[in-house]
Amino acid sequence: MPGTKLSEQKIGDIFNVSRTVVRQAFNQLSRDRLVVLEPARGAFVAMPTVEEAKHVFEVRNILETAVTRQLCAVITEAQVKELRYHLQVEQAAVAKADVSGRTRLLADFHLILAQMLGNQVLVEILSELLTRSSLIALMYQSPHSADASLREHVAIVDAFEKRDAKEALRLMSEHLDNVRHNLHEDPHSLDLAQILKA
Amino acid sequence: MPGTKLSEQKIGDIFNVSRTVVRQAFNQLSRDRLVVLEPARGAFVAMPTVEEAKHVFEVRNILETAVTRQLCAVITEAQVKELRYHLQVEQAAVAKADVSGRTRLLADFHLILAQMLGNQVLVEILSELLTRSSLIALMYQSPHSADASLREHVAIVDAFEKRDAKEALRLMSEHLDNVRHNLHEDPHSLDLAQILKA
DNA sequence: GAAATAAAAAGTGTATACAATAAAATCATC
DNA sequence: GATGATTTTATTGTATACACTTTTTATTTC
Repeated sequence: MPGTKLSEQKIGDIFNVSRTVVRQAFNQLSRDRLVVLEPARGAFVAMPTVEEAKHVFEVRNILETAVTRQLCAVITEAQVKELRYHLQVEQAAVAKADVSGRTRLLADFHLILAQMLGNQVLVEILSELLTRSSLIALMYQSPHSADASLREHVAIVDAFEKRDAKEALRLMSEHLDNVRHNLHEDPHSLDLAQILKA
Repeated sequence: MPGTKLSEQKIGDIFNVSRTVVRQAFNQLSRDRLVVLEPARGAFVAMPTVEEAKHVFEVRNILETAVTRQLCAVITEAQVKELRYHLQVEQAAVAKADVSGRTRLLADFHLILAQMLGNQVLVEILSELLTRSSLIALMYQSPHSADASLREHVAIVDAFEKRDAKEALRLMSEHLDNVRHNLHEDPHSLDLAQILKA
């Protein structure tokens, strides 16, 4: 659960590694903002605030509208097919109520769009933001908005297929707004393993 | 110099710390893409390719045009003054031919703009891109473009003062294009200490 | 019984030790 | 003299040890 203290020794015992390795992992996770390190006090599961969540989604909006605009101009038939296929996989996960798989696939949709532009720096940054979004989503979001997200993804791909940049932009921006606005005030309880697995 | 092997022991001896601490530093620097870690081989100063440089500047263009657009709508008189003051400091560093100070201040200009929007996530991401840009600049860029950069910064602030979003956007995009296009094919020799100090 | 203080326990931060791997040097072979 | 195999050296990866800090528990005092 967010705020939980992560003891180096305990985590190390679980995975049968020394504190050295656990500390390295904490270091990396803290850079991804999933873990917060407090000097001489230890590592804690991050607790993104509503403010921070808002900022993450604002930056995503900036990056992803740009992705949408650029991709709409160059997307190929094959790429549209690839997106259609991904939507099917998403659909299956949503239907099966597979929570962590669903979360991952919904995020992957956005990552795939970025990957299609071939800018690795962009992909890495967006990837980090999506991971943070997943933590935020599991912490704050109503579990019932997955259907809506999927429908919105479908609509976005429709716009891509029609090469309708204006419409795609509108839909993407709306989609991100919807996700952001569905955040609850009260954080849900969850464990970090769920997110890392996803 | 880029590509240089960084020995844990040697670096540790210089700063009188153990390999443990040096390894932590390498870990963090590798996340910032300033150092590349090769498993069982060691740490090397990063050598950003021209391709990577292009991608970094593309993402900066996306983020910074958004910053420019948003800031133009909300910038206050006091903030314009703050920018004017910063330009003076830039001017002084350029005049003094203070290379590392100049590089830092030219980057700070872009960071200050982002900070004025109050989105910490955006600031952190841009900050990382600016650090990478500094490494890229020192590696590839002609040292003579600093004057031009400064003049372009001044023009951008002028546009901000007039609340001319369209002009500010055009100038910012042009500015980033100029910086990117002034990259040389042949990387200059340099040492990492210079960048970290800056 | 509550608050403050002191002692004990637990946990983090860094250095060091040892094992495993890669690089360098030596030697043999053609 | 160059090439390939083998030994030696150096370096990384991980575990452990110890110092220091924080937290907890126990004790004292009001």
